Amino acid sequence: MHPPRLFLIDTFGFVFRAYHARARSGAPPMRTSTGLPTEAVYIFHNMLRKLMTSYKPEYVAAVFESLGPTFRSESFVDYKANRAEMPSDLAQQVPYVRRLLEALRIPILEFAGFEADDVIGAIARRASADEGLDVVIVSSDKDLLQLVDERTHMYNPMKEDVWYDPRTTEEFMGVPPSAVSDLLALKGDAIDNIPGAPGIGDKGARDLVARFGSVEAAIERAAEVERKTYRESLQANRDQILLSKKLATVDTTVPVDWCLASLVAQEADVTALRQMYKELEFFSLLRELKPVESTAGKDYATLAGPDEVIAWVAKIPAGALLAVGLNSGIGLCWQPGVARVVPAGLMVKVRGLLEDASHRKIAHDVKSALLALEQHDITARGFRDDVMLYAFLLSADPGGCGCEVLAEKYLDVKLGASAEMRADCVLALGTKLAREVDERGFRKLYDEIDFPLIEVLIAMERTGIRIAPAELERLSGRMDSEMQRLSARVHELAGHEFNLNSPQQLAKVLYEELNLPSPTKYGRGKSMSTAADILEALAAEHEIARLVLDYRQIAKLKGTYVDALPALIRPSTGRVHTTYNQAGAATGRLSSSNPNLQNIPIRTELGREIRAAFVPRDGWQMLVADYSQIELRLLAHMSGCPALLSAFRAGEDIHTRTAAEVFAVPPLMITPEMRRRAKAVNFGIVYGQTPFGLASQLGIDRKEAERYIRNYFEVYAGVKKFIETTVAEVRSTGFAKTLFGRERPIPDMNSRNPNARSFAERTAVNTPLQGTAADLIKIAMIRIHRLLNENKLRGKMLLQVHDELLFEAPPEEADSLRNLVKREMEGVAQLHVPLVVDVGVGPNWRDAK
DNA sequence: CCGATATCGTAC
DNA sequence: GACGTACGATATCGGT
Repeated sequence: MHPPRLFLIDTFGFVFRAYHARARSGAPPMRTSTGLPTEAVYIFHNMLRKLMTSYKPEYVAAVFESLGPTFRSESFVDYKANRAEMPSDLAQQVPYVRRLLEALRIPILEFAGFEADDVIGAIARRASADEGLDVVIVSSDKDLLQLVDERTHMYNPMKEDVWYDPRTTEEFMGVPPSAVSDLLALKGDAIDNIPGAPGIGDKGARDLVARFGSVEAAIERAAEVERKTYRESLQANRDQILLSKKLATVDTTVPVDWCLASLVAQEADVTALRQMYKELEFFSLLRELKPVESTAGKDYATLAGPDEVIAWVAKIPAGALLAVGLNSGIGLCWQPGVARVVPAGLMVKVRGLLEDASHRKIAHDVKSALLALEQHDITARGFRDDVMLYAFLLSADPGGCGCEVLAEKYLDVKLGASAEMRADCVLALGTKLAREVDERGFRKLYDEIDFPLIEVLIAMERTGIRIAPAELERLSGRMDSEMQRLSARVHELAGHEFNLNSPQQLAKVLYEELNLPSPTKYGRGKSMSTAADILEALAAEHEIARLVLDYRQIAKLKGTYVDALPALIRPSTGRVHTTYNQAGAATGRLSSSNPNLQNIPIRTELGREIRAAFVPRDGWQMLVADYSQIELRLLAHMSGCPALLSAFRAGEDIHTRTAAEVFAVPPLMITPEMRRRAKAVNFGIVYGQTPFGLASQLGIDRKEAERYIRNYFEVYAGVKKFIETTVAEVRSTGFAKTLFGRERPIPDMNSRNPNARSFAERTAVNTPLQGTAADLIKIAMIRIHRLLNENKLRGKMLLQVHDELLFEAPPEEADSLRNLVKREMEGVAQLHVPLVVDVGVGPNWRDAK
């Protein structure tokens, strides 16, 4: 979507900072065995790696300081005079910084007589004006904020993850980018030895510049300044201030000679990198590099110019299966062992190929590939095979579906980071895994659920969801003051201050200083636990426990949601866009991240305030549809247990019904407390709960919990039978299966470790229920998505939360959408019990009733 | 600085 | 040891 980006790295700024950050920390300096200092190179390396992998710039350059005299040192002899000579253990590392950049194939820009700031300024301006690029200045130097504009941002990868655009710059500096040099001219800069105006400091400078707009204006209208010291300083130091401004102003017109083509980001030179890592004894980095042998005999290369790309694309046969590996740039491969990289800057040259649906394509994680290509304005078509989804069907192991793991597992290849190698591996994996999927009988699942779901998820991720940041900011302020109050009181009770966020420090206060009873009975390892259930029990003992619980709740909600969500609003849409992972949960559920929108609070009143900040677009409505008790209904269906079947067929409240059965009283006699306990039993059954677990959950003794469970299994004997046969079957096959045939390996069913075995057995029972529910809602999503399109409805599916779907719709569609969604979700499969879906409509997620 | 691990807590 | 599936925040520790 965005134009190509050029990252300009303020090299020495970082090298100095890396060096000093370490020196200040007091830790012993990092050296090789021969005594060569290496920490600055190491930290700089990590910074570069983070930068390149997380932002994948199309163009990049590392700008170096000129060593000779510059106009600043000539116009002001003291300029930078305060800056000490480079310490020798830093100077020793400079050649390695250079070599590191060469090995990473990051172009170096250096022009005799010009400082890095000016070079950065000049190139930034010309790159955005002449080449239409977005520019990102990578620096920790506040001076450079003066270069920020709509198309030029600044980013400091070593500090907080903040991007400076004109708005955030003004927030941070107190003045807009255009006035940054005025600010510096007044307050001076000790490091560069810019004198500034004596007597005017940070605050004064900011106020004066904000008031008058520039130092020139401030000097001219100095008479208006009320404060005597400021007024006199402005009047007495006119020339010095103007010189300071000149020194502090980046000269964006310096005549530097550069060409964009030479700044195209490229793959690292792995051989050179390996050599460097060896010399500098970066052993952990060395281990990350792929072994030399693995590329032997392979024909891998990077296509250098537009002509090479065009020529290579022209040679791809019509019927070929094309593997696409995205990294920085795009790797393409249609013959085993032969692969090419198209640099990000040349991506347009393969657009035609990628958008042509008649070329069948394959990728690892097609959804990410499609979304990544969309960022380059490419609407890719023709993807039919997804290696990640194939692998997940074959072995539902979220940790084992990454491209690297698969290459190792199925091809016995150590996969490096390069895009061409990825593409080659994807092609090889695709052929192999597609055949296995057919052989193991997973083709239908792939064709009818997992693959078609991709486009549904893409649509949802692209649409995003609107949140009301103002509401959250208001909430944040309230929470702040409440946290202040609570922590002050806790510290008072403790008799001293400590970090309330540290369980370790809190445990010391509770169990050693205040001598509260420590929860030894919860197991040896957890004797010092400060978990909520422990504190809950301690609340009767001491006031502090309740205060900590309250503090924790607020801190959690504030840190995880209230403050985090507004920061994740994508500026281009004004909405929050999650990423769904189809291979993220072993049962076949989806998972959601960045942000996770599947764990938005609902339990507490304060939590629901957060949910209320999820709102539809103006004038529209939120529509929420959730399956009622889907896992227990599936338990009824799969077990065939008559008592459970009849409970659901009668449309009764299942927890009340269970309470009546377990406690042997008529439904009308059931108290809320009895229902609560029955509910815990029902949930416990689905999770394979033990008497101990149920007891600690309900705060009752183990005997009583045992009685509940015994009663339950007497009434629901079919459920007991189901659990037993399921465990037996999984023990013999090694796989748990959903109704639709999705499998999850459960390897520990015969483990000699009783813990591992019990865990496996609980998983064996839970997975068919949770996994079938996941299959059902996925099918419903696919059908609803199609119907929304076919009927040309404007309403959009926004989120899936395991048994719930969230939509936004214009008011006139609300009724029809409500009916459509309910019909499709309830009718997704014919079971031995009805599937029931509750639908609500309202002005926000919380209030959709 | 970085990454792994531990602990805690949110959802279904 | 003791209830299944996730993601993420913060603290802490050790490595580079």
